[in-house]
Amino acid sequence: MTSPRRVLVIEDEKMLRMALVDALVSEEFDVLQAADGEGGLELALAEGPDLILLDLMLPKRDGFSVLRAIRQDRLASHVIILSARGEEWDRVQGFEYGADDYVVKPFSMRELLLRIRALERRDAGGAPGIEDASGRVRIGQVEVDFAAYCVVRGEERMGLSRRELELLRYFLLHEGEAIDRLRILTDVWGANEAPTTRTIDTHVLKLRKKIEANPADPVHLQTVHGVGYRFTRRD
Amino acid sequence: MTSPRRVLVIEDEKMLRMALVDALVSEEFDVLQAADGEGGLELALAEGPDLILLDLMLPKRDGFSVLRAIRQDRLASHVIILSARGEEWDRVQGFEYGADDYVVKPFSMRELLLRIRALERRDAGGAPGIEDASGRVRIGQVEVDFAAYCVVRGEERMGLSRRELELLRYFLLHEGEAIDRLRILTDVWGANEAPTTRTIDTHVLKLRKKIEANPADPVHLQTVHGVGYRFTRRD
DNA sequence: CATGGCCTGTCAACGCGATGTCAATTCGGA
DNA sequence: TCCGAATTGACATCGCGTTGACAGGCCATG
Repeated sequence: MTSPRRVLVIEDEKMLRMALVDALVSEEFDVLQAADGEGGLELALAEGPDLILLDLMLPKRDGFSVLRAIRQDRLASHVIILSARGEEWDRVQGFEYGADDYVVKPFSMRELLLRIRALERRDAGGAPGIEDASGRVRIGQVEVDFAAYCVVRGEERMGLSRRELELLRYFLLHEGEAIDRLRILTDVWGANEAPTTRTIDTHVLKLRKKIEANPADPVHLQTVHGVGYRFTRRD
Repeated sequence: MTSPRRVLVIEDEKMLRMALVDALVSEEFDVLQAADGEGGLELALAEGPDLILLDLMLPKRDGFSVLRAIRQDRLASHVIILSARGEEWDRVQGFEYGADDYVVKPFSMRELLLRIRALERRDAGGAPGIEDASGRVRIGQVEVDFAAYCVVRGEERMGLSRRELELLRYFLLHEGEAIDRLRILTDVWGANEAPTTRTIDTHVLKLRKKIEANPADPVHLQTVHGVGYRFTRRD
C-alpha cells in the first residue's frame, strides 16, 4: 500500500510552501517543490510524481497553463488545486477540470491532509485482486465490499472498522506471502504510529472471526510461527 | 467494458467540453458533443445516446428546456446535470424533470467518472430507478415523496427541509457505499459553502428521526466509525 | 520423548477520539 | 421584520484501537 508517495508542491508563496512541505514530509511523503509555474511543470514532467499540489496564481506560468500542459502530456499524476476564493474563483469554475480535487485558501493543513488521504484511498480503493461486477472481492465463503466497509456472508452483513479494512486490503495485496509483524506495522500503520505487535494479533483475531468459517482453525489467515501471517483467498 | 456506451456532452464552454470529451474518450466511450441547447437536443433525439451530460446554462435553449423536451420524447437516456450554479433549487428542479444525477461545478473528472460508473452499475444491476411510478421512493417502512418534500409513514406525513431532502437524495444515489463526511460536504453543500462536518451529523440525526423505525438503532442510515455514513434501503 | 522457553490466541479493560444529542445562535427567505 | 431552517458549540456517550495478562501451543534443545 505504501508505494512511493511522491508529491510535488508548486506554490510561490514561500511561507505556505514551506509549511506544506513540512507537513507532507512528516507524513512520510517524498516531497518535491517549485516556486513558479515553469519550474513546476518541468519537475512534474521529469519526475511524474503521484500527486501535485498546484497553486493557481504563479509567476512565469499560471496554474491553469501548468495543468493543461500536464494533462496534454498524459501525465497520470493526481492534481489538487490550491486556489484563493477571490479573483480566480470564477476562472476556477470554468477551468479547473482535469484536477482531482481542489482546496480553497485559506485552508487548514488538516483539511488538506484529509483530502490527500481520501484521494489515496480512492486510488488504492477498489481492490487488488479479482473483484466481481459489483466491486466485491471473494474470500472463500465470504465477500468483502471495500466501498461499503463490510463483509458479506450469505445474507449476513458485518461491518469492518477502518483498521480492519486496511489490514485486510494489505493482506489481499500480499496474498500468499508470509509477512512479519514489523512490516505489517510499518506498512499499514505507518512509521509515525508505533503500537505493539500484539495489536496486530488482536486485529487478526477480529478479522478471522469475520472471514473464516471456523476462526479456531483458520484457512485464509494463517499463522507462520515465529514470523507473522500469511493470507490466502482460496479455500 | 460493456455494450455500446454512447455519451452526449452538451456544454458551451469550450475548454470544459474538450476536457470532458477527452476524459470520456480515454474511458472508451463513444462521444457526441454539442455547444448549445438546440444542437444538443437535436443530437439527443436523433442519436438516443445512453447518457447525456447536460450543462444548465446554455445558449439558445437552457438545460431545463432541453431536459424537458428529452423526457417528453420518452427518450431513455440517462441525464447527469452539470450545474454551475450550485443552487439547491437547480438540483431539485433537475430531478423533478427526470435527471439521474447532478454534479456541481467545479467538479473533478474523477468524481464525474465515479458518478457515471455508479449510474452504469445501477442500470446494469436491473435495479429500478430511484423513484417508482408514483415518484416516491420506499425506504423500509416509509416512503419519500421528493416532489412534496416529505416522508410518508403509514398515515403520518412529515415534512423534509431542503437540506434534508438533498442529503437523503445523495444517500440514495450512493446506496451501500460508506461515504466520508468531506465528500458529503463537497457534493451536497458544494465547494463554496463550508460548514463544519458536525453539521452533517445534525442532519443525519434529523433524517434518522424521520426514516428510521428506531432512530437510536439505525438500520438504513448507519454510521461507519471514523469514516462517515452508509445508507441502505432494505430492512 | 520430555521439558523449558518463546510465541501466539484470546479476552477484558481502559483511554481517547469520534459521534449522538440538544439547545442556543445565526442565517436566509417571505 | 419575522419565522423556520441551518449551523454551531457544549456535553454526554459510544466505539475502536490498544494494551496487558493469562492460557495455551509450537519449536528447539537435551
